[in-house]
Parts: sequence; C-alpha cells; structure tokens
Amino acid sequence: MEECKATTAIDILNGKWKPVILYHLGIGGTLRFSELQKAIPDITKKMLTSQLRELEYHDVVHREVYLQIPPKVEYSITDYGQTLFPIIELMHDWGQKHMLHLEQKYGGEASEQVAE
Amino acid sequence: MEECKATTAIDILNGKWKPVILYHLGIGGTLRFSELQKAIPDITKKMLTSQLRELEYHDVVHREVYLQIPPKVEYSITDYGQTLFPIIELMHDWGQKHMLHLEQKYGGEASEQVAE
DNA sequence: CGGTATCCCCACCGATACTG
DNA sequence: CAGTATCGGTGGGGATACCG
Repeated sequence: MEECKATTAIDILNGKWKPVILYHLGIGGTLRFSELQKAIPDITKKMLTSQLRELEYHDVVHREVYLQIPPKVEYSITDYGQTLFPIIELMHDWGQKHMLHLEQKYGGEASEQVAE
Repeated sequence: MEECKATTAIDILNGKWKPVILYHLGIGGTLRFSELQKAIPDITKKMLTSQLRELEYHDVVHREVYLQIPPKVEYSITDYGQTLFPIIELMHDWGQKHMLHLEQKYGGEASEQVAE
C-alpha cells in the first residue's frame, strides 16, 4: 500500500503526445485547437482530441468553448496542472543528459533516434 | 528540435512494471530475480525478465550473473540509474497529493482505483 | 474550425508450458 | 533458480472520411 505511487503521475502523463501538449501549453499559455495542431505537426485530430480529453478529465488542462461560428476552443493548463511542471522539467533536463549519455555510449548515432 | 525531451525519460520508465521494479531496487539495494518476484507478486517471470532487460539496455539496471548451480542473478541500480531517482521521488510525492486531489473531487471513492 | 466515426494494425502484456 | 517459448487477447494509436 505504501508502494510506488510514481505510477499515478505516469498514468496521467501516459500517452504518446501528452508531454508535448503540456509543453506547448506551458510555454504558449492558452492555445486554440488549431494552434496546437500547428505546434505538433505529426499529431492527428483524433489523437489531439483524445489526449486533450484525458488531460481535461484529470483536471490538468482546461477547455474553454466559445459558442460562435466558426467555433473556437481554447486550451490552457489548470493551476493543478501547473504542479506537474517541476516533474516535466526534471524529465526534460534528464532527457537531454540522457542523450549525451547515449552519445558517449554508442558514439552519437543514437541521438538521431531520440531527436524527433 | 528543442522540443519536449521529457518523453525520453518517459520512454525509459515506460512499461507497466518499471517504476515498481526501480522502487524496490531503490529501497532493497541489490536483489535476486526471485526476491523481485516476491516483492512484486502479480508480475510474471516473462514480464519481470523483459522489463529488467529493457532497464538493463538503458543502463539503468545492472545484471550480475553468478555461474553456479543453482543459478543466481542479482540486479541493482547503476549510478546512472540513480540519477532517475529525483524524478521518481517527485512523481511519487505528486502521486500521493494527486490521490488527495481525487478524494476532494470525487469524494474518496477514486482512491480505491489508484490504491493497488 | 474543431471535432466524430470507422476501420485496422501491432506492440504490450498475460497465461501457460518447457528448460539449462 | 532463472529464465525461454509460444499463443493469444486487448487497446492505444494511425489513416481516412465525414459532420455541425
């Protein structure tokens, strides 16, 4: 019961695009659906939608709908979601160091894997 | 290119059992295969093996084989793997707070989900 | 513009049985 | 003891098309 609750955080960040989405909302502040699409070119609408919905469900992201034509929906990070940022930053930093570690180990070829 | 490299860390922690394994190796120090099995009763040998191999591949875990009968294999966390621990601890702490957050939101029922 | 709906694939994981 | 081998289910995620 006093086990590893790190999985709780991982579950919330679990999803191919969630860290990237949070990253962009973190630096870009409030963003529209289409702006997120532009920021993350490889993501499909379906994926963007589902990942955002899950983040919204977990109260990490706020979804603001403007009832107008054409539609407008804005996404932002909640105060609660902000508390995740130390973790994300730490992982981000660690990720960069890990790339250096890979280069030292495999001679720099592996960096192409992780670099998107 | 200067995107979110948090995914690199997530990839390494990605896998149903990796955080738990690291958690146990973190508090238990060096552990044998069977000791890990006892510590994580629900894991199968196959999963334990594959998760350990991936962690080993990423240089997070060290595998020490003793050539003897009966066989003996010990797993421990590498110095490099130690650098992951601030992240895991942060996630662990965050996970506990998140459970409180869930209780406030859903009235305590949700805690049964996350509590294993 | 901001989504659904649908189809499909494959990586992940579980169960079980066998082995040096 | 510490693993492989094999089979099969499941669902996360991709491609594409359609909708209010």
